[in-house]
Amino acid sequence: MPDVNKNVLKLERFLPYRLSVLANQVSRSLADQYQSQFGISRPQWRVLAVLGEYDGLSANQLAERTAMDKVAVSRAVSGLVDKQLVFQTNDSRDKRRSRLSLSPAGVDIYEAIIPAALTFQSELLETLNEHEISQLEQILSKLETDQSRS
Amino acid sequence: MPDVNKNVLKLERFLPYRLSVLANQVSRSLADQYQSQFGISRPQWRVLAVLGEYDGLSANQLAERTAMDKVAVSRAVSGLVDKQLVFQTNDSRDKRRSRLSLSPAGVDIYEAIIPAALTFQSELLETLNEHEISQLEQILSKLETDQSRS
DNA sequence: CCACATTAGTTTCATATGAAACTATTTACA
DNA sequence: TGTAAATAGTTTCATATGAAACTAATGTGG
Repeated sequence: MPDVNKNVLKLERFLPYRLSVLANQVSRSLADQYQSQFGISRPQWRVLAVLGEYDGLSANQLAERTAMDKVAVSRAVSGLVDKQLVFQTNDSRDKRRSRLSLSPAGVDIYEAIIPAALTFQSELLETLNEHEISQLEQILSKLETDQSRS
Repeated sequence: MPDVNKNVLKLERFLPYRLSVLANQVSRSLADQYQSQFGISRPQWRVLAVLGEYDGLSANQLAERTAMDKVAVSRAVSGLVDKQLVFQTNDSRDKRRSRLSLSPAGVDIYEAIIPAALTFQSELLETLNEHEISQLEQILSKLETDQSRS
């Protein structure tokens, strides 16, 4: 019988705990890298990563695509605007909204950041074989949709 | 070729991001449950879960077993002592150290909390079959040892 | 049209977190 | 021994985070 079905709980076998510890370690180690190499925070990194793919999004659209709340997006964007990595233009149809784009310097950082992130991911997955990687992706997909139900 | 090997990065396919989002959703949903049902925080929950298994640990030993730093442990313990769920006795050999134990009320909460946690875990894993669950455990183990190397 | 609800985004405030400094005690070793 | 280094745990301080209140603009039903 797998551990998860026993009626005792050893913390180190409890999946929500393991997931949380692992995700925090990974996130922190990656965040240290953004910070030291590019001087940006994790929320800022997420915003850059999405703006590089989808230029001209609004803050709200960013919030959806980064899984952050609007406060976090607002702060991340204002930091990036201060650093001149992102600029905002008015949305002609809706004056509450602004459209966000990478500046040339923002594009430069984006183009440096993506390979670094992909390398990080490869190193993280180094100990897994192809089959395990696709299993992991499939399992995460199942758990994700599961979560979004609640 | 799996997504993780492409040289573009869509945030929603980036494993550190997916891991972080999933772990945060799971953690938050579980923490809401501790909070509303038992009035305790996540760090406090971890301390209770470990003390229920290993009575009489010191704060330092708790820190190791809960993957929390000593500040977090110190605060969690002092909250639990305030609530009279945990009491401390002096370590006869080392006056800096104290030995922590569950009070009778602490044992009651522990005994209510563990089944709730196991039920939560089962619900989380509901969409996975036995094979996927053991794959997940194996993959997590590999990633964990990998992380502890760095 | 015009009140009223809704939405976009920011600011405020209260809490959570972690690094570094600190106190007390113990250990190592000259 | 006695003094410096190490360890257990707490406190302080600076930053991160999120909920709720807020401002401004837009949409909607009468």
